[in-house]
Amino acid sequence: MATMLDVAKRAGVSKATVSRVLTGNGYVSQETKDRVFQAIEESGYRPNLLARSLATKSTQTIGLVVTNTLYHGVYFSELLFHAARMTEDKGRRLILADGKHSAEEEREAIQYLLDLRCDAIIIYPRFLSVDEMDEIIQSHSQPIMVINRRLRRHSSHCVWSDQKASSFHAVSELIARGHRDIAFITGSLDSPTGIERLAGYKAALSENNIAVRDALIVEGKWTPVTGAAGVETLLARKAGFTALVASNDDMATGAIKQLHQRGIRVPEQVSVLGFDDTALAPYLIPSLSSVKIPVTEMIKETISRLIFMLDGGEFTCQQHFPGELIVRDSLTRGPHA
Amino acid sequence: MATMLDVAKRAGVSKATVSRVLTGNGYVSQETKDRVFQAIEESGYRPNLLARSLATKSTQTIGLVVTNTLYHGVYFSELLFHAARMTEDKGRRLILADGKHSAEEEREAIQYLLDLRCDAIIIYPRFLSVDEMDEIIQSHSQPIMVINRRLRRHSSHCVWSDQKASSFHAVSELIARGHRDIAFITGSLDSPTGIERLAGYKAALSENNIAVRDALIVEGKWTPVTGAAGVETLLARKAGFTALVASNDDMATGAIKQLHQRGIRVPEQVSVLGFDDTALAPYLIPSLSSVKIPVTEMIKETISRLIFMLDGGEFTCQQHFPGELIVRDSLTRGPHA
DNA sequence: TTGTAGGCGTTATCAT
DNA sequence: ATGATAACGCCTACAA
Repeated sequence: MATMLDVAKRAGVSKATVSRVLTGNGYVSQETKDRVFQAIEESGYRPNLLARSLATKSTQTIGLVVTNTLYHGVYFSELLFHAARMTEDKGRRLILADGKHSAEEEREAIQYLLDLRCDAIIIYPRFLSVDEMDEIIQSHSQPIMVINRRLRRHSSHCVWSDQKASSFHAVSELIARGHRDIAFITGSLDSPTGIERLAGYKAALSENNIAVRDALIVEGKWTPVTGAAGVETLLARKAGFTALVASNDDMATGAIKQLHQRGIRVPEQVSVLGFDDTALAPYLIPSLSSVKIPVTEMIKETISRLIFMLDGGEFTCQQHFPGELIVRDSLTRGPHA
Repeated sequence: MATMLDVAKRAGVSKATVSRVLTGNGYVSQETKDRVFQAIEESGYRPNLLARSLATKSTQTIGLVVTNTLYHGVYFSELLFHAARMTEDKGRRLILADGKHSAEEEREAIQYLLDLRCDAIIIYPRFLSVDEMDEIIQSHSQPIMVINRRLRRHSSHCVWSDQKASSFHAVSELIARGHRDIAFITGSLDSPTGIERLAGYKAALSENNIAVRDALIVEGKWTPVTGAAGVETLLARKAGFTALVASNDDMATGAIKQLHQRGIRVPEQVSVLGFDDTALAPYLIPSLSSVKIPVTEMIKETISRLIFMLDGGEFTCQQHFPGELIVRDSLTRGPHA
């Protein structure tokens, strides 16, 4: 590939001059400018970003590591688009590395982006503990932000949605509509999100003096199949319920299908509520009600903070975003209404 | 950050020696090796990949640019996971850049990865023309592969799934089951995939001496809403149909919902077929039949070829993968069976 | 087995 | 307005 030296020779100037016209630093006559541009054109020269970054000690790059488990959801497209767009609006580039399916792989991805000397890092984790991430932030000079987790120590370096509060709010709504026997199909309980949504459910029941019954809780794995299986388990336990909350829309979808299969009508006999508001789910019959997480706002806040820090700013306040309860046909009044 | 020189000083050796123990090239006594490792440990040294790549003229990196429009689909998770995994198995790293929502942005993303000196590039395009990509491959020394397009000139530098053939096959199956009046909701017709699926539909009708009726074709935009709207349009035209093909599962989902809304039963009155086999769609009632594109095989073949080329190999043969027709409850026999 | 020195392609600080 | 030249952090002959 043509280098800056090639261009310089062809234009009959020194490397320094070429560098000047490229970076815009320093004076250079219009005439030589033209010659340089022509030489660039002719030689097909392209700057070597590695060399440039090495010299300037800055890559103008933000690294993003996202757990592979997120790509299934609706959120990823939005997240990545806005992240890339905002980063570029600020004159930088977004680089993405896959967090794959384990803590070790998430760790490696972060380390790689760090070794690549990204100016800043965003982590959308699945397996890494908050303590480890606090540790990572502590031990690196680059600005690092975490999405979807609430950090203990670096509370201004994370943006999260309060899953427990959202779940609490949604279940409270069911109770307000007269439901007392509310079943819950959890997500994987090794996932903080899964744990929090369950906690919100329990809290809402307690708050309303309704006993938490283990027979009404069944563990799923986020997939439609496990949602359907969850319904089977609940029915086998013969613990009657008039409402069913699934920890995400995929499981809610599987659950609805299985209810139909068993001749149980939604929402006439059972109201159903999911999480995440996936595009497809509302097209089920009946349209699924859901709690939507505001990813767009979250990622925008994240990038803003990062850019601010890169410019030398300091954040002290923390920020989180509430989930939005979207009520559709799948919710009706319960027997105690 | 600690540099190699810091480590060298601390260990009481030269930079060269540190480099030797890090790269594994050249002999180093066990004793100094230990000292170096200890110095690395103590200083928290991390190699600067920019400097290393600049010196070795190789980044050990494969760049992937994916159109943002793909993230909605089921395919992305699979694609990225296998791409990252295979790349790492071969001792390299995958870097992803967003192609966003236009040809210009796809172009920029590619150029960026090239400027970053990725050893090879994979393009999963949406807006770039095949001619332009042929051009790009032509004018760069790095191996470049294109997924999901059939290139004209560099036919061995692409891996595609024959959308037209898959569509042809699927529609033929409907005809074989006795359907004659088959409606089609297209995807965006500025998308090659959308165009080809429509072409396959028309070809299958012609092949079976069934007239192509414009009244049975309506254009959608890939979303559930447009699928539902498509059904409305078809019903308004009063062109009766016993089968409906939608160019993807999202539209099929919307279509089924709308059919139900209008009191038309699926599959008793209308058989429905989609494309892409999304995880959620089969959980609709009735379970949606679909044509599944074998992305995993496609990306694996792509990476294989790239690695092979990086090792100096040359490919001459082209390769494509057939879509797989998955028949579920939404398909029944038609009136002419 | 280890050290010296030159080079990778830039930027940036001096002079001129 | 332009040209040397020294970094940037690493690798790699070539010497010793």
